[in-house]
Amino acid sequence: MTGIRRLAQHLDISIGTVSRALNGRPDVNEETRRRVLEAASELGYVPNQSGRSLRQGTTNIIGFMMQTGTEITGQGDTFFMSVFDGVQTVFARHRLDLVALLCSSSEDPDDYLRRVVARGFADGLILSATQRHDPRFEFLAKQKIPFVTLGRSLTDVGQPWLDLDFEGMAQVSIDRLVARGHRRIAVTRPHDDINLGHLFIDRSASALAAHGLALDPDLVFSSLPNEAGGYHVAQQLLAMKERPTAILLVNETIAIGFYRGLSEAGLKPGRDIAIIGRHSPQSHFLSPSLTGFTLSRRDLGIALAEALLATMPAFSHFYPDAELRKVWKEELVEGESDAFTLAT
Amino acid sequence: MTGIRRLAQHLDISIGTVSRALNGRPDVNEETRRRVLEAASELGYVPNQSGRSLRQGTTNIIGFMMQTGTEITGQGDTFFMSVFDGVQTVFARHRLDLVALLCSSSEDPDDYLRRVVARGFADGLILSATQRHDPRFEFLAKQKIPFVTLGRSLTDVGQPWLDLDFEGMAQVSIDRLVARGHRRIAVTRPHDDINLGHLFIDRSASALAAHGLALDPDLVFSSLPNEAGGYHVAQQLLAMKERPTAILLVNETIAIGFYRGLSEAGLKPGRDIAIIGRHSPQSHFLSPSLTGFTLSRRDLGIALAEALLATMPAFSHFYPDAELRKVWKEELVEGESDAFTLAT
DNA sequence: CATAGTACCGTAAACGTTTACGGTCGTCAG
DNA sequence: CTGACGACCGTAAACGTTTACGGTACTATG
Repeated sequence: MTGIRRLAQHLDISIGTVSRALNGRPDVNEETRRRVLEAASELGYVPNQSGRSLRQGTTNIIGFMMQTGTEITGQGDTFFMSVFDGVQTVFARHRLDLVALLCSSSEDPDDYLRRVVARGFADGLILSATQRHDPRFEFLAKQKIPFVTLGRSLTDVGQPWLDLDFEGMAQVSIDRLVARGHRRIAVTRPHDDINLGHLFIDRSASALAAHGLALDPDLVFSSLPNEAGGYHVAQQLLAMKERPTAILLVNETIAIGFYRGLSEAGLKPGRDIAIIGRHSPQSHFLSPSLTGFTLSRRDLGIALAEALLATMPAFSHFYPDAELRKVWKEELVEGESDAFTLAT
Repeated sequence: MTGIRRLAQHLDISIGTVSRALNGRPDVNEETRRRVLEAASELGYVPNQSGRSLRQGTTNIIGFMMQTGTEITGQGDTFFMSVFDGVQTVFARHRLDLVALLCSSSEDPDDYLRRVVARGFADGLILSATQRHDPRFEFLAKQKIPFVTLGRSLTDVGQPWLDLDFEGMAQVSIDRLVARGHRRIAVTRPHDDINLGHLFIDRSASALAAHGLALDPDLVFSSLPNEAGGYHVAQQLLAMKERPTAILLVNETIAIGFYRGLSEAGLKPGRDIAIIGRHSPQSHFLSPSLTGFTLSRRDLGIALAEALLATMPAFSHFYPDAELRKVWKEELVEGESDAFTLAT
């Protein structure tokens, strides 16, 4: 005698009542419910998930799909860890189990997702590292499995998304640098597959255009989103005949490598070049201090989770006015790295 | 009509035969099997996992438990990503699904694990961030769920473990530095809860003792395992009246912060102080180049997976001679950072 | 008192598999 | 011809839940 049956026998009531008591149904005497709950915790009874899933057609699992190897995601891994943390706190409230589905870099994300979904693994999915054109969206829409993406895409099947406000950053940064007299402003961009990169470049160009300036293609640096990428950008920049006087480092972690590249050449951020970047936990230890944008990754995760739940029928009533699509503003923290100004 | 029943009806054979065919049982005609396989892929049939799990009492899921927030783990997150990658390739061979169970930093890992196990989530577990005394071990042993740990612990329930060879690193490094004339050698150490840290310090001390030297307690620096930690160590070290002439940076990522801390004070690795560290993908961009230990994280993951499978009855025959307990040697790559020598 | 209504509970079917068991058919040796 | 045996397949039970349905006992209302 196992499981719920054992518990029922122990209490000398039917398994139906036990189940109802545990699941918070209204049609069970409160005194009975109390006894059931007590006995359950005493005997250490926990409902078998396979049984529930089979009966209910639901797994109580939410998958957060990420990719190992971060060369393409545009953020360091710690970024996702923090976001994940936020997501988890929300799902824990609903007794949903969150797991990370890490797609190996050697595997096609599309195939991987197909496998996961076919097995009926999760009730809902969070997708990150979304591509500019992402075939996964249509697949998921066809399978009618709820999902939300971290990152906009040109593919749109009506799903919720949250994204970073690279456009706003471009606008604010360009305006700020131009006001300080800069004319030759460089930008870095994430991988070409990331839609956000295009939005960033486009906005940078139009912001410059508003000041009567053009974005010099030679000043657009593709960069791996890590320290090595930043170091490489610095080397490219230093090798130029006509160097830019300012640069936007849009990827989080590259500032560290960029700083190092500069300092090896004897250049100093804020004195010889103006830098605006994005803050990460590491960037606070940069010197001179970085002028950069910052956001609460954890809050982003919370919003992501709420957007997903809002689209799942079983939970939507908890989040009647969740924001389903939102660009996530970042706040500019002033430091010394963009102190370098030019006479106008 | 759904699932296997639909497939059976379509082929006009019984569901039992279909199941046997799909699961590779011997007692089914090869021609029949071929037809079943073909129809399955044609109709896109995939066995329902809940059904299988319920019947077989097994989930086909392996959980890799990590913790978000890396302040305690001693490695940057990218470390685990790479290890995970290796683990995944092994499990994929056996059609086991690997998921990452990320325990939020705000939650007690012990409770978290208990929840996961109680729900019958996984057939096996990989534990990382093992504590010096780790209550999870006994719990898992009692529940008879197979697991393997990344990191030794004083708690021992006979489970397999793999671990880094901090002791070997201490020995090699100390010998090397002493041979170059160093007498005041500093070491960093990971969090006190990590057993590996104690092994490292102990071996460092005994290696020094073998040369008639003592480990000065003032030269043992506790450090967060990240850039900030390294930066902080540098600051502490620079503030000392009597500075060490050499230092072992045992955590992977702290070298970057340490370098920066030095350079701000105008000191240069390999010229003003000898440094031996550990390599990470980022460390290759340090200048002067780091003398440090290196290992294949992916291979480590592979070994970890094989050790786990070797203890699972259903798979053990695939890995008859897997190494169940092993310290994972790292190789010393010579760079410029320990070029600084003293007259003896 | 009769009736309706309510609160609570038991029964049993259903979810989609796997697998032990037994049955059929053909083959082959005696 | 008979019996044993092997190859293959169908049947049905079992895994642990949830939940629709119906039943009982009690209360309230006329």
